[in-house]
Amino acid sequence: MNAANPIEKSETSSNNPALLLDNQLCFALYSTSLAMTKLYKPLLESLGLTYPQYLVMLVLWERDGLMVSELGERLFLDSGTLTPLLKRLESVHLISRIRDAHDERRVRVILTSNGRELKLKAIGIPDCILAATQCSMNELDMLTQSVQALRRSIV
Amino acid sequence: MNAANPIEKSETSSNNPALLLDNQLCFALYSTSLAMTKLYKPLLESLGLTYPQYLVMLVLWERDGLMVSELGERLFLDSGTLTPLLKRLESVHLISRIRDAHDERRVRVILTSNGRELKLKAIGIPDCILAATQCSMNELDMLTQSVQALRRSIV
DNA sequence: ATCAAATTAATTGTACACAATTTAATTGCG
DNA sequence: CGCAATTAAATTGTGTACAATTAATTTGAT
Repeated sequence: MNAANPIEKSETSSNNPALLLDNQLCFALYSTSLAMTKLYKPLLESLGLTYPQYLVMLVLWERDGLMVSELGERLFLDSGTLTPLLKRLESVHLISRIRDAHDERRVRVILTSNGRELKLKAIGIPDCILAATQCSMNELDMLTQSVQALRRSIV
Repeated sequence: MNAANPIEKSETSSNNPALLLDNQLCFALYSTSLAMTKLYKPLLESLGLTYPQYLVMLVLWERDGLMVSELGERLFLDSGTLTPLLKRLESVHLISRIRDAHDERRVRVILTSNGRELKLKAIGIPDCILAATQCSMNELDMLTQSVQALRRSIV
């Protein structure tokens, strides 16, 4: 290749480093997120929850009685994802969906007593996940902060 | 609450910090991965690709002619995900799927000339994404390394 | 008071993810 | 050689994601 003409070898035939899979932050996030979800799977199976359902329960355990839209803002999900998911949680009696009397457009999501009690079974999960990662709590907390900062810079 | 009896306030009624949504690394990864994918969406639409399809193309642009199983190892995806995705890429003439003559169980995935040429249109994407994040390339590279290290520790 | 604009969920249609199963082909052991 | 075990991809069924649309309700400007 001629150093005087760096364009001679086109970007197509070269392996542009920016297009290499292992240099892609998005793929790192994507594949690691899926891998983490698989770590949760056996733990959540004993609660009868999928991972997105678990996220909804986490939000409701923090603050019960949110509207679907508030749940969506918290989880960055829309009604197209949440409506069927919430119907499944309702069908297994973990939540109730109640149309608001003052504004019939809105639906309030309430934990049933089953739903509240399920939190007891979830308490051990974070420690199991921490152990499975073989990382220190501090390492994981730092990474959580960095990833959240990235999210804030793009949403 | 009685300091002599720290069990009095149960973990259920308290907000166990480990169960708070914003302390969950997995949720940070999950929500940030989805947010990043939405960043790519308008860019990829002009190439006629979804994000997972783009990942397959990145792998093939690095090394053409991989088997479905090799693509799956690279992307951490199985044939249940890849087979229909590859059929869609084949239907728009970006790849060919060719059953291996020496081992009829295997299917080799080959870029068409269209598929090879599409790389030209993808070259600008990484810079667009970098600009959208408002982060330095170095910051993002460090984060990529950390997230990959986490993935390696759990898969 | 009225009605257009806005808001909230639900619905529709497409495309993943992935566990579990099936089908087809290949390997390797006795 | 013969056939059980293994391997590779495809298939099936469930559950997300999400854009786009729809339906129902509420708001707000006149």
